[in-house]
Amino acid sequence: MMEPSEAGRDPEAVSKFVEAFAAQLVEAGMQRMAARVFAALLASDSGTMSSAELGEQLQVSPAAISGAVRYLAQVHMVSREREPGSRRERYRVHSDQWYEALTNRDAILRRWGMTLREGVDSLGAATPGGRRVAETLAFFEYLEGELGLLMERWREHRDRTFRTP
Amino acid sequence: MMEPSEAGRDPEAVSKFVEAFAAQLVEAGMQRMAARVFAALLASDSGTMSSAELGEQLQVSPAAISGAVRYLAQVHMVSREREPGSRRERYRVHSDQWYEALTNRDAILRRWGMTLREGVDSLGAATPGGRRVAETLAFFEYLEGELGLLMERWREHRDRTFRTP
DNA sequence: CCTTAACTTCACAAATTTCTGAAAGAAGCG
DNA sequence: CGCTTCTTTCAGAAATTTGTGAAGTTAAGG
Repeated sequence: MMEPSEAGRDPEAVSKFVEAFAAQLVEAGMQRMAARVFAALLASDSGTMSSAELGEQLQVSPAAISGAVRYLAQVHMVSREREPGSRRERYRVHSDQWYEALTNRDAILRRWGMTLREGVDSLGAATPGGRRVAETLAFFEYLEGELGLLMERWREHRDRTFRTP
Repeated sequence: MMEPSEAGRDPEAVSKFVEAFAAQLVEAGMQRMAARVFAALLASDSGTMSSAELGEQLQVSPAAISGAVRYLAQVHMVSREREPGSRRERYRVHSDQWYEALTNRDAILRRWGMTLREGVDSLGAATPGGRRVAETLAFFEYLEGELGLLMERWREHRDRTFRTP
C-alpha cells in the first residue's frame, strides 16, 4: 500500500523544529500563529497543507489558522490554492517566493522614506538633527537599491548550488 | 544670550516626526517604548539626551526609559555615557553606529542557522522538506556574507555623498 | 559617613494581543 | 435547491505585554 507523503518522518522531531524556528521568527517580530503556520509549511514535504492539517499539527482551532494565513498571504509568504473539486483550500510556500518577500519590502521602505523625508523638513535640513535623519534616509534608499541586486545574485548563486547539472 | 542647543525647533513638529517614525519601527516589530526613545534621540540635535529629557518629551516615567534604554544598548542602537562629575547618564545615537546594528545581526543569523541546520537533520537532507529548509539555510548564510560587503560599500557611498571635499 | 541625585528593579494595574467557540457564509454535490 | 463540508467572522475569554509607582541601589559631594 502506498504511504502518504509525510510518512517515515518522526512527527515529534518535525514538531520540535517547527516550534523552534517559529519561536525565532516571533523573536524577530512575527505574530506567533503566523510564524507557526509558516514554519509548519516550510517543513512539510509537499510544501502545502490544508487548514485541517495545520490545525492538527499545531493543535489550534480553524479560526486561528484562518487569521494566520490571511496575514501570510498578505505579505506574500504563502499562497493559497483551491483544490479543484473541493471546498478545501491548500496553503503553499514556494521555496523561491518566500524570502523574496523578506527583501521585497518595497512598500514598507517607501513608507519609511516618506516619514523620514518629512522629518528632515520638520527638523530643518541644516540642523544637526535634520542632517542625522537625512543620513538615515539616504541609508534606506541605498538599501532599497542594493537589496534588489543582492537578490539577483542570490538567485544565480542558488541555481549554481542547487541545480548543478 | 546664547540659546540652548534645541532652540528654534518647533517642538510639536519634532514630536510628530518622532511618534510617526516610532510607529513604523513598532510595526516592524520593535518594542513601543524602545522605538520612541530611539526616534527621539535620532531627531535630537546633539544626538544625546538624558533620562529626564527623554521622560519629558515622551511623557513617561523614568522606569519606562530605563527599560527601553537597556534594550537599545543591548542591540547596540544607542550607547550610554556617564557625564563626568555627575550621576546623570546620557544616551547617544552615533549616526554611523546604529544602522550597523541593523545589519550586524550576526548573532541572530547564527542562531537561525543553528535551528535550520537541526531542522535539516530532523527532516532528512534527502526529503523534500529537508531540501526546502536547506535552501532557506543557504539563503541566510548567503545573506550574512553579503550584508557585510553591502555595509562596506555603504560607508564608501556615504563618505562620498556627505563628506564631499 | 551621611545626604542626595540619579538610575534600576519589582509587583501590580492597564492595555493590548491572541485564540476560541459559535454562528454565519460560500461552494461543491446530489 | 437543500445538504454537507469547509472557511471566515466576531464577540468575548485568556494570556501576554507594557508602563507605573514605590522601594531599593549606587555613587557624588559635602
